[in-house]
Amino acid sequence: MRPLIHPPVEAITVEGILHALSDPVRVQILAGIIKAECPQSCAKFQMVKNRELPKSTLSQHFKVLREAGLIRCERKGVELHNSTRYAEIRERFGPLLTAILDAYAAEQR
Amino acid sequence: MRPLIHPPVEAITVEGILHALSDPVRVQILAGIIKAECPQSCAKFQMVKNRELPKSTLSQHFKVLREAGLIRCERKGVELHNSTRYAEIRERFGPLLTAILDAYAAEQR
DNA sequence: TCCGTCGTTCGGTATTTTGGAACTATTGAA
DNA sequence: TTCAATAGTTCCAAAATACCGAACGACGGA
Repeated sequence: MRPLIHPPVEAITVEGILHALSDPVRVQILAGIIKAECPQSCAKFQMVKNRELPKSTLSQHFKVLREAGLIRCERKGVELHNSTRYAEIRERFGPLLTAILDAYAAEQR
Repeated sequence: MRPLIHPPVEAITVEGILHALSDPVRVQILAGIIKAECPQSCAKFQMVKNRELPKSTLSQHFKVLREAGLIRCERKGVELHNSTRYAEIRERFGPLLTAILDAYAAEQR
């Protein structure tokens, strides 16, 4: 199993972020990770929008989020611990991520 | 030729906006339309990033922007006049669009 | 009416996404 | 030390999406 790829902050792109967050499943995953106060396993998000996601699809979604620089993943025993890179992204891109998440949240209602 | 589709503001989605703007060509087109003080024809954007875009591709990009609710297109004689829906979107989604465009602009440097 | 221009649509190819099945890494228990 | 269970990844084929050349449609001007 090849090691997980995390881009350095300087390599994170707006294009990558927008692409990653143009999928509602990934938005929901990211929002869940941000809301939680401790790192979350992937399996926590198998059920999204009343639908069971196949494991391979879920794994792909995490890969996209990871390679866009939105989350950080560390092996902890048998599972992965996913945490947000919110702070780094805010430092580099200002209010971008906040605006996106707020807009999605506002849309829900 | 079927009529051009413009979603009503209420039908505009964050997902659609992010998808449309996750392509740098479309971002450049939108930025150009916003910057100009009068409506722009599609042909104005045939040259993007030192590259000649095929007409059919350009047309697709405009369609995506239009159906995401980001621009409005009106026939004016033989050409289309494209203008931004910035104001409507800000009304509905707050700083989202501004944050995206700013982030792209900041990334350029 | 004919021509030139601007843009759309069609259809084939290329790229991306999806998801089932097989696989890997790690833990805990026998 | 082996075995089974769990969490994720990888492989690969099928479905969906993007790309772009060529044909087409709509309009204005000569």
